[in-house]
Amino acid sequence: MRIRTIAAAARAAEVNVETIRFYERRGLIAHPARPGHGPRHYPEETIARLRFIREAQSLGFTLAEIAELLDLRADPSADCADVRSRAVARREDVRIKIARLERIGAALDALIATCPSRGSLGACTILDAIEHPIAREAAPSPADPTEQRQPEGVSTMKTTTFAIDGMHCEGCAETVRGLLEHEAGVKAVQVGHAPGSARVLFDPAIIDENRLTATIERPGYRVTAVK
Amino acid sequence: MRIRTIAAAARAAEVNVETIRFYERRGLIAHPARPGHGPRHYPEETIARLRFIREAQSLGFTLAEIAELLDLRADPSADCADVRSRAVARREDVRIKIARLERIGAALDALIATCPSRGSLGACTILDAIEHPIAREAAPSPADPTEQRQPEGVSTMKTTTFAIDGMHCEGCAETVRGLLEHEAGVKAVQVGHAPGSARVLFDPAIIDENRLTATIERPGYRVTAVK
DNA sequence: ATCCGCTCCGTACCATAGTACGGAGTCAAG
DNA sequence: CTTGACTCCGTACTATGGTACGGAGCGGAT
Repeated sequence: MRIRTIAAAARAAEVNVETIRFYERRGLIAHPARPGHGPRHYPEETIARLRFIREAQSLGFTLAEIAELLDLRADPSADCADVRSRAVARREDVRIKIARLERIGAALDALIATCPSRGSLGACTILDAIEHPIAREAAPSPADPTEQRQPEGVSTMKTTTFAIDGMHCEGCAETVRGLLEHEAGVKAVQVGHAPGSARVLFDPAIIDENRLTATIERPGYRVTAVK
Repeated sequence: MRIRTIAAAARAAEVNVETIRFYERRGLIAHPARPGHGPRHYPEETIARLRFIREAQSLGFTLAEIAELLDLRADPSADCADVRSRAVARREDVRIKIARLERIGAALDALIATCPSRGSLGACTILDAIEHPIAREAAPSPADPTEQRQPEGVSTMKTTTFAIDGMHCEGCAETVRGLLEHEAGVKAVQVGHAPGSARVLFDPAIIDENRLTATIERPGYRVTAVK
């Protein structure tokens, strides 16, 4: 149990010296008393605390949450359920973040899939789609979703949402997305499992809902609603 | 095409007045010339630009990336591939973020699963696990992953990874996780689909790999490797 | 005796995406 | 002719998690 100066403590806990000072200011770790005019030394307990902070951070806890956990740890009247509820809240937060990213990823996939990958920007489907958003899942439209706003220039296109049964995982959704994207006349596809649904932007002059339904049902899924 | 003051423009684009000023400072939108001493007015094009920014933001693009997209849009020599590559990069970024969050979620699940949910903190498995991390997936261990570092106090525990076939969706993974968690002697479980795998921390004095394999295969999955 | 490396401390700065505030001006209605 | 609503502009502040800088002091080696 050798005496550690701040630099040695930082090496031991694999953090930056400035980070230790920062945590001291934030009250996450104690600021050890200074022996006379010499350098402060950091006990093993502080190193453990630093490691705890690092570990909790890797689980996505914020410093504020970590401060709470550290307080709980030192509180003899604290209950294990207090800790658990924080972990559960964190888990829920992670779930929400993943869901949001998955929606973003699906939207990007749809954009990328429709891109011709070459040529001038006049016909860039990606910029086009950002300029004229088709469906805003975030902002609930006051109008009936059946009657999508049809921006000029894409007025011949049609958007339809299919409710799909039996499509429970991301892999299934990918399969359906791939099938739909390869149909002629399909311009953009968004597929989500949980609940199973596919939103398709297509040219009704080339393909129709019946053909799309057949495409979705080919691998064994069932379209339960078309809207 | 009525003339819009900043407040009207903000309402039209569904952003804050201060946000418009902020974007002007960042150079994302033009700062319209001021007619004499009267208020500036914002053309329809700026409203469209604001909507474009909002839309791109909802896809996760940062303001810096959006500035690039806006520049590309105005550049007659720009190619569609330039736009596409940015969308693809964004997609990749989203994929990485999801993967990281999924790792965090799995780790939290494992912690929550082992928690007795009541009692004093002396035996809090969650705090315990944060204090004594079992396996650092972030920091690649130099040792063979078979031989996990065994922190003191958990030395009787064993960690085994099962490769599982047929488990392709999150729902399946949940099923397996639930089954494993309810086996006596199992302390922590991490399950992932794509590729199907389960990492189980268990007490070899209570349960063994054969029992665990049987548990996983009960609903119809196949364990293809045990390590 | 002086330089190096380390420490201590306060303060400022980074990115990100805004939000808030305060003072001054303008315009229309009451 | 005052009040209220709006505008303009600069500056400061929010949260998050640090990083960097500069001056001062201290101990050991050269």
